Amino acid sequence: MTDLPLSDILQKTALFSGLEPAALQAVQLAAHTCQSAAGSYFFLQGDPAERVFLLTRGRVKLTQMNPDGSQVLLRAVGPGTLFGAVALAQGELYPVSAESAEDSGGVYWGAASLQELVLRHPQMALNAMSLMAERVQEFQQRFRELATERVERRLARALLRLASQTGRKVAEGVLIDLPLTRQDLAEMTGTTLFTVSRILNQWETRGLVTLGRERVIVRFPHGLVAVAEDLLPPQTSQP
Amino acid sequence: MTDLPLSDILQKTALFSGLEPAALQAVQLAAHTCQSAAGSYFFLQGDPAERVFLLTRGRVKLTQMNPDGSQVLLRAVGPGTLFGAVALAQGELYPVSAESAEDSGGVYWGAASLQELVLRHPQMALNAMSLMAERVQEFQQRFRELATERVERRLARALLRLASQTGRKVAEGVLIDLPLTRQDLAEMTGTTLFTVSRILNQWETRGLVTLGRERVIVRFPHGLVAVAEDLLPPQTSQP
DNA sequence: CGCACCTTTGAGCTCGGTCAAGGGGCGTGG
DNA sequence: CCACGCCCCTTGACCGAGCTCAAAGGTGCG
Repeated sequence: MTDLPLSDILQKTALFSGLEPAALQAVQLAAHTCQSAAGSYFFLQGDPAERVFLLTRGRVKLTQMNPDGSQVLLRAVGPGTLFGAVALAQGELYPVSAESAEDSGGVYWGAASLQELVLRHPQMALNAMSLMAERVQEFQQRFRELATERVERRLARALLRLASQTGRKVAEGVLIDLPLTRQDLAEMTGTTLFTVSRILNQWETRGLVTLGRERVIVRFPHGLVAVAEDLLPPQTSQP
Repeated sequence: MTDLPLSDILQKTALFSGLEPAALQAVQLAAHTCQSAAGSYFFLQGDPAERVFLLTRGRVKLTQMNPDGSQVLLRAVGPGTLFGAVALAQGELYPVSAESAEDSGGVYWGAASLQELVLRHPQMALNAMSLMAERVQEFQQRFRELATERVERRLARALLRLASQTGRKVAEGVLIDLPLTRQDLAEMTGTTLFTVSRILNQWETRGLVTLGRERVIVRFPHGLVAVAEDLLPPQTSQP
């Protein structure tokens, strides 16, 4: 899936959909390729936002730090995903850090040249606005969830979202195909690794998931949906 | 502040900044005016997003409902603010409801005509992307706050944000110039009206704020900043 | 095979949610 | 102008979900 020619990848990217071939080619000409080994960063929170990235291979975690050192994991993305789009606005700093969860590759555009492309091909502007509108909605919704729902439900939702975004079908179910520690899951759902561990193990005994080191396999999504949606008494842990 | 001619208001709106006069005039020609009495809605969550609004008078609360009936207050906005911008993306439903907190007036554009204006005047596209990038950042940050900080700190931040956005200088300090119940504040910060009431009263005895029915006056912003930022032992309530 | 890091599990505690009761401001109608 | 009633707000008591801290397993890599 990484061996496709760049032009094919671009064509499938929401930001560039509906562009005429000449525009696509201009986009491609302005693109630079880049690599990032597992554990290293495409950019750091606070860096001037000068590039917009498109991931072509690997996995990237987008995290935001607190002044006090704790952090949250805002998104975990796979190939075909655009990130760092904040650089489309001028004069911003990256609000997050982009860390490779595995060896990754991507292409990027300089902010100025992408802005120029937007000015020249306004269809891209509409695409970009759709993308960002979607992003705003996602975070508004997650904000609401965090404000009003308990941990168990948020974790169920997070797993379902991950399974649908970066899931890979395996024998036992849907493997979340990126190395995710309990700590990472805690940072995505606004809780602690201890609570995540407890809930996951509870679910494992119920047959909903299979656990491993930095691995979760969702065996029975329907059960998670039941937890996420409503039914089902909040279910305290009792030995 | 509501008696300015529309053209002046448009000129000051971020979305239209940097447009040449002809473009501004086209924008103005496409605008429709509208009114909304206190307690009524510009639009409801789930309605097809067909209009983008610019508030010219009054106050509007943007809220999102849970399936279970509880809700969160995502933004409280005043004159000059654009809302419903999700309509710039095609085929979306409004993810929030927009309720007038007092008698309000605004102008709106149909989604299609605004999209057309964007296509014709790409500077607007860049402006729109800046706006939405800012919005994404705001919610990412609030998500992080909600995930990692305790209520007291979140409430302090919320008050400071409100004071700077919709604050009005009065004798005793900065009045948050919109009728906000304790419940509203709770919905903004992801807590309950009881906790908000307790914390505010604690602050009042410390001289940080002055309270009234649906009113908060910030007397000593610096003290709130101290609560919001770090220092200062978490301070449990003790009679 | 040893070290680093991830994970599990237990015990205790606390922040803040829940529920109940009552006080008080403000508009409305008599 | 007063009285009623609605809603907003306060305060107390209780308690429980989930955080904190500590101590051991596991697991994989060098």
